[in-house]
Amino acid sequence: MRDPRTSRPTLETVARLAGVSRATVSRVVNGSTAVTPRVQEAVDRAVEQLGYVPNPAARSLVSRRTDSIALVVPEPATRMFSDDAFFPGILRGIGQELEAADKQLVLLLASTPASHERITRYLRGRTVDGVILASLHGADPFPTELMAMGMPVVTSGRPLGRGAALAPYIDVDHAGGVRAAVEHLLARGRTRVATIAGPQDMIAGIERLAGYRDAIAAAGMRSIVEIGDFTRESGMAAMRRLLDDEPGIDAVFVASDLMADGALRVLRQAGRAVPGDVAVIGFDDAATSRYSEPPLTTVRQPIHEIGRTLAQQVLRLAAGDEVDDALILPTELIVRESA
Amino acid sequence: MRDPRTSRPTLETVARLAGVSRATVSRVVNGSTAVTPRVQEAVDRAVEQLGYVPNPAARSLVSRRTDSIALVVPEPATRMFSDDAFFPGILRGIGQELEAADKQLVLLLASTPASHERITRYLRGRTVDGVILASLHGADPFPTELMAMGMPVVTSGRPLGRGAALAPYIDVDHAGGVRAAVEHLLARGRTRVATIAGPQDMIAGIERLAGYRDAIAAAGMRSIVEIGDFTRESGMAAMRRLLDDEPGIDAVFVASDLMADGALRVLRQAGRAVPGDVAVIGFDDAATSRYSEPPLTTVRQPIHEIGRTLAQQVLRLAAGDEVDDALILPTELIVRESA
DNA sequence: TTGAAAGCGCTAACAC
DNA sequence: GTGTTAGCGCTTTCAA
Repeated sequence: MRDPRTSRPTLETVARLAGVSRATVSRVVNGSTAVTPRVQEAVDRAVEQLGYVPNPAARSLVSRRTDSIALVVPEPATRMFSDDAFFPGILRGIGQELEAADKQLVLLLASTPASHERITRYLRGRTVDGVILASLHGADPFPTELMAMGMPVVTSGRPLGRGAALAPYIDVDHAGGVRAAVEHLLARGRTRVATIAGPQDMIAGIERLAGYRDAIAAAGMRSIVEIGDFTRESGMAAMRRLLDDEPGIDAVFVASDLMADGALRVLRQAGRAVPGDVAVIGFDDAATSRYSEPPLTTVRQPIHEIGRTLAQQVLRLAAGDEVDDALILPTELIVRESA
Repeated sequence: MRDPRTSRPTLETVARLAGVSRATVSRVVNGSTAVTPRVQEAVDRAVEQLGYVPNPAARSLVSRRTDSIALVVPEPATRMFSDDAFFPGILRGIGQELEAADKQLVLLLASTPASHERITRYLRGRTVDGVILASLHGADPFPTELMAMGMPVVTSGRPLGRGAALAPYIDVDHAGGVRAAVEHLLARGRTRVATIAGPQDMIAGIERLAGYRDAIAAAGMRSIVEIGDFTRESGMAAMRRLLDDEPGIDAVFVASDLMADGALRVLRQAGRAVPGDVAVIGFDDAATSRYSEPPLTTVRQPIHEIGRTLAQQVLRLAAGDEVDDALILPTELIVRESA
């Protein structure tokens, strides 16, 4: 008496019902071409009738594939979790591609140093075919560690390791977007353009600041820089410092919309009209940017594309193919009322 | 010549090095007590030396455990993805508990009807020990299907199925929170209290509206209801209708902060002072609520707790224990300037 | 307390 | 084109 809850049909069961061997059933189930249509049909019928679903553990044990990909997210991921749309967007992009490839997504949240170790351990078990690393901070050892153990890895954003073997990465053209923003400001006649930059241990923070410096230098102007950490609060604090130290500024490029929203509030409190007195441009095209006061001119990055591309690349790597060391997706200036 | 990338040490390898049998190594690795300290040490040393990590597929094949839990999220999950903090918050709560239990999280995004089927199929493969269902819409057949196949299931929010076997669920005290909000309004002398409700095919939408109706009825007042879908835009549209149809209102309870933010904008545009002319209370305590104009009085739900509790319950279920049919977590009124 | 041995359900040579 | 067979690495009786 088999309890359907605990004892599911196996290849053997299907084989008997279809009157063929296990191997043949396996071939049909795995879509091998070398099977007579008649037999194929018989097997399909038996599979259908029994509600057969392959046991992934057994399959994985012998095939050494797991058909799943891990996404590792450092939990205090300011960027991931502060921008309201970033994380869900990336996730949906990844999900879409993995679904198309019939792979599963294993989410690994790394909160503490202890979880870092736990994750490494888990990945050593080879329970996934590849790893996507998101939102790295500083010179995170993760990519190098994983590559050392032969694990296919792709990172979101250029890894900051120096010297170590770098994992292939996907990123957006931060600097290009910022240049477009600053040039827009300059073209409209702004002459004292400051920036509120992001944290300098994250590639997004670094590159956006670099883009600003480039554009300012190219215009023969002076850089005016305050650093925030991508949160609204830090944007407010930075804007206050800017107003104190450089009251003459007439424009500011802010490295994230959340910080820009904070900056907007401070400017309002300080009685500076935006964009009349001070023009403001943000980065991210976060939902909040459309509803700030005034609506924020910002730089949009193709979030969904980033997710899709990340997934495509790991899958390629996991399949043993070569991939580009770097893939840079374009950004786009979205002009609204604030500049 | 073994390539360390492809051929990892097995129980056998460890056993030979430690001079014991595979069974003994297995016992040590799985923390069995019935092993001599001397032997235990020898095995631990061998494990350490070889960097042995058990092969989960092999383990799962025989033990029939997978040590992983699935989180199923319907992708057009308005609530999950519109409130900036909800999804990440739940995720962190779940992640924390699973980490403590050394389980993995498999994320299943259900975008289309096709993915619904794919997910069912996947879960039939018993690749996870339990399932958490998030943000169901309408009478979603998922919980019943999963329970029918003997899968441990817990849902976030009371399932809306009628008659069918209901999965145990975790939810917050929506109605209680709303009652507190409406009573706060009434206590401050408001006499025409309207509501902008959420979608009526989601439990959060339904219960929050029910709480409003209760409180209004208890006060012997008339319900004034507009329906939104939890997005800012729908909140704006609903507020406009309210202003048109019931210009005399002096307060409105809005079923989500995002909608409330929209309502605030419309009120501002209409020249109605908040809270002077119209008091506004939201729900969710979303990040945006602290920064709206004016800051929003709202109902806070313990998001992180929800996540943790969801995880705790599936784990319990997966371990074969009984769990409560329903767990309702408290909500709390957060008073800010808008009411 | 420890070891030997029997599988878990599947894939992949290899033979026919 | 199809079947036979040998494991994949592990847990778990059952004996000793």
